[in-house]
Amino acid sequence: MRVRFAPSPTGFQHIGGYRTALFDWLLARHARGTFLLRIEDTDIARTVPGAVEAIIEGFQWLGLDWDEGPLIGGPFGPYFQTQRRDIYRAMSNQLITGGHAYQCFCTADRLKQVRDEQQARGEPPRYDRLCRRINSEERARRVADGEPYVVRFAVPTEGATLVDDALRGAIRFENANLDDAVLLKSNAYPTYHLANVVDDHLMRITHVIRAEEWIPSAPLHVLTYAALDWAPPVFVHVPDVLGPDGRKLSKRHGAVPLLEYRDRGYLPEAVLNYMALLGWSFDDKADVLSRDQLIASFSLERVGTAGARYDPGRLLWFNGVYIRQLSPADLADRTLPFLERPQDQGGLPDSVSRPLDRAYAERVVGLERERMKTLADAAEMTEFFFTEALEYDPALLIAKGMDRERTLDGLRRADKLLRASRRWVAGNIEPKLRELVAELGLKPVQLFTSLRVAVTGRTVSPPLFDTMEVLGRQRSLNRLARALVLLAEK
RNA sequence: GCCCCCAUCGUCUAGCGGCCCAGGACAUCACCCUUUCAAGGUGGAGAUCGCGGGUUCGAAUCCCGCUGGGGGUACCA
Repeated sequence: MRVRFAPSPTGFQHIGGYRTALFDWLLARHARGTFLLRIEDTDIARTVPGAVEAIIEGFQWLGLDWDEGPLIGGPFGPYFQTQRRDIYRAMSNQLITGGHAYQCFCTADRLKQVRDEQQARGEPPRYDRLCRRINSEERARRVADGEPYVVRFAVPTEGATLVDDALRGAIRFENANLDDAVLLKSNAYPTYHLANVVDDHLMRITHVIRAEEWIPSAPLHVLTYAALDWAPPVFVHVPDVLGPDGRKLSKRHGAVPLLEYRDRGYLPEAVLNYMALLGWSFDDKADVLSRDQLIASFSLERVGTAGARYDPGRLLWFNGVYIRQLSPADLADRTLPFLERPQDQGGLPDSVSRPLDRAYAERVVGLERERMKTLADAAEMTEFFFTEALEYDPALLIAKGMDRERTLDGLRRADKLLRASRRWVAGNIEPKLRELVAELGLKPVQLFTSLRVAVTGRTVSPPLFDTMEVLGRQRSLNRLARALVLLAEK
């Protein structure tokens, strides 16, 4: 089995594009076949510099490796269509010779005019085949004269073409409804229709997996394979990924470049897992599936036919799941860059000196692991572990059902007790403070809230005693002392 | 307009004629756990399986029509 993903470098790829690529990859890996990448860069006007690099970076980030293609080459290269122009030209000539294609000299202006007239008459806009009727002498003369032309496919005018789709069965198209599509542009670059068919055949592709938007042009491709006397591959038109509005995900309807998920602190394994479930399912119970499980269980039979809406909330949930599965060391490795980036890019305050202490950061991040939804959350959540001064409203020190005097008393007693404590670990601090709570006749929350605010400057934090342990004796006691001052002044 | 695809809780989906007055997950609500927030646990609400006809002893599952949504209709892919 040989499968390919063939992106066009005309912009960034979003979740939808990579989801289709993922299906390609999973199918190939499941079957221990070959997965290759081919760059369809034939639209030179729309080609965006850097787009190829970005696409490749996305594959690398997701961990989708390819066996042939950019960077590594392969036995059926080149894998950039702009480097295969001689091949397309030869095939185009072969089609012309065989009577399956013809030169068309119509100008863009005339084409537009024809279309406008057809539309005015309520007819489907299609090429009127004027040049298909030109006799061979005139055609040869005009070509020899250097008149610009495109090459069009001469679609049969009668009968029907069947597209056999692996997911949907046979789809029937009346040939009378088909258009004489352009195969070779006047600049001698091929269109998708020619290049795709030629390359898929030459590269021995067995399964063409592409988005359902290609169904309407599939009969043309089937016809082209036949005209070249080639056996067509298995066609698999997978459902689209839809935006929140129910329309096909697109750049201008909120779609985001895949790599932006990386920059927003998403884990590639989470994105991968989420994408796999967009149009494919395993069974009625499992959703958290590792890369290996995905490969082992993927099959075309379980790919659906209906478009799947992109749900950011579900992706976020997956991300949390995968973050919680990380070891503290691994999580720290991945989170450090997010913490260390500049403050205006979402990192810790610039007053915190970089690089961070690796061991300390690992302990901090370990405490926040089950609260983090993205790696980017870490900076805001852990800030108080890294800064010196805490800014907070002293009123927060007074817990519900408490007053200033009792809070002051509780914190003073805690302070005294903590200063006397020898081993600064949660397991030692906690029982002492709990004894104090009982002695004062308070509820745990009444004292601990005050301590939490004193030590972290906020009402929400990881478990208090672990937090104090990581923060360390000195820093914790300093902050407690400062809280006592603030409260006394209040 | 014409051609094509699709249709189960808000969302992703299970279901391929009887096990389904429809199961799971996300989101949501409540409760439990609990030093806060999470995480976790339990439970609830949420889909007359888009609608109408058939076929069948029996249909979410098969067929037809309708409606709705989407895609295509470029010398873009």
